[in-house]
Amino acid sequence: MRTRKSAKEKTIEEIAEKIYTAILEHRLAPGTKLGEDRLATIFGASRTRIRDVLAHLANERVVDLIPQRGAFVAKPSVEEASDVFEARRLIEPGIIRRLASRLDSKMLASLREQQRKEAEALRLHDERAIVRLSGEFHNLLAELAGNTALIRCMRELSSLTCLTIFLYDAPTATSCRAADHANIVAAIAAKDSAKAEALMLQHLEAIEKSLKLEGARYFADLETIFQDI
Amino acid sequence: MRTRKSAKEKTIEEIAEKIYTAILEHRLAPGTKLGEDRLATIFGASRTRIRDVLAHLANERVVDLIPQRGAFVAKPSVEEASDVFEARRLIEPGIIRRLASRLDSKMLASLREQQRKEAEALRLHDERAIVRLSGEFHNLLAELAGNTALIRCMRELSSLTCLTIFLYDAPTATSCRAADHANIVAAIAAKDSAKAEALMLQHLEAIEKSLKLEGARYFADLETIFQDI
DNA sequence: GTAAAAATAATTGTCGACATTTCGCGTGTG
DNA sequence: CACACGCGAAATGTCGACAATTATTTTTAC
Repeated sequence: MRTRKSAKEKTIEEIAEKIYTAILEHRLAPGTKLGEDRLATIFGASRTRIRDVLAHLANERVVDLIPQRGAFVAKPSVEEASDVFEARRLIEPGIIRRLASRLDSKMLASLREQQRKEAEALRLHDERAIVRLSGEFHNLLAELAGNTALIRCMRELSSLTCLTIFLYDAPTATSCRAADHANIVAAIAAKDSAKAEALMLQHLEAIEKSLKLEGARYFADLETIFQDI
Repeated sequence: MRTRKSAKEKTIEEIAEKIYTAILEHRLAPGTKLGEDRLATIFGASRTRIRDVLAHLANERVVDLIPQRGAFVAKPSVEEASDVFEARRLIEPGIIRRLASRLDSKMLASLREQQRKEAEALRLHDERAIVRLSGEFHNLLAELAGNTALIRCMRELSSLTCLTIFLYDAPTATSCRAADHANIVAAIAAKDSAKAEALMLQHLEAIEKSLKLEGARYFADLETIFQDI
């Protein structure tokens, strides 16, 4: 009964977290306008607070903040999407290498727990949770690896990946990824860093190739296309 | 005569840029308190704007924003410092690879111009500009490489490196880096990506090794040390 | 004389209101 | 009938003031 009250949440971080997960679960579609007054009444907060929240989300790149226009759910372009994947191919093998070298039983338990959640979401066919948890898996790897700089990078990259999947992905691709995560965890648990890194690269390439980046371009960049003609 | 007026700057980005370079040039030492009222009167702006500026700088990790306490110039810990270097060793070779594969004459001209600035600062023994420009060099590589995600990562990493150098570096180490940059540019210009990547790794390792991470710990964490005793 | 405690001063967090800009709609004109 | 101009409404940017918390100083007790 406590958490049922959708309004009257207090902390800035609570509000930010709610909008954040709403975006990552595709309850808020990319491009959606996030009006300040509207959010203020919804969360029972003042516009000042909402403004802080939106600024925070903008810095995590899940919303675009356009001057004199307002805040919109981020809508990564095709170029940004492939940039994100390229960055992930650089960073994530390094994260895995670091994690494998300092893995302990506590970390392994975290990974198992994460896998349990993913399996549960998959069992329930909860598409929204599946994609969100899939991103959280990669964040968890970074957090367990323990490099603060890489943690921040990964958080941003996985958020953008999440948005990209909703924008450009064929819905069939979501299901085939669960096994990938399990294989990666197995290789990490076996301290076989090389194998885990290779699996991660395959995983990332598989996701990127499953995206329909060409066809979607027509709709996404419509205005910029005609800008040049 | 226009830019001489130190007060009455208008835009948020202008103010942020000024504080940003002041921090990167070590005019503001790590740990310095950045009071809102004070900055507001200095820049002739309202506290609301200064608040936005500080939030922006906090998201670039050059200031720490402590609740109910205010803003302070960031003071990277030893762990954060080595995390930053580890992240750079992952990312920067990738940036170079990408840059080398799409280098054109315009990009090369940018690199030459940057080298000219660095040489000039070195000639004038402008220590502050040397370190700042040294960081900008790495940012420029990322920008020319063109990956938006990596550009943001690099900007944060180079800022933190800049602060780390001021906190932990022996002053002798600043001079030996100019040649490193020239060699890297030469290898990139020759499209020898492998050599440029290797030089970059050596460069990063040389910087990290020149840091006095152990001794400095005594002074940096003095209060936290006695907290436990 | 020292140390704890209370009062004071200063700083940050929050709010509501005003100013400015943008967007939607209606009207007018060619 | 189509297009453009202009007006009105709504949203964002900015400010000053009040509330709440923290830091400092003074007072008081031992």
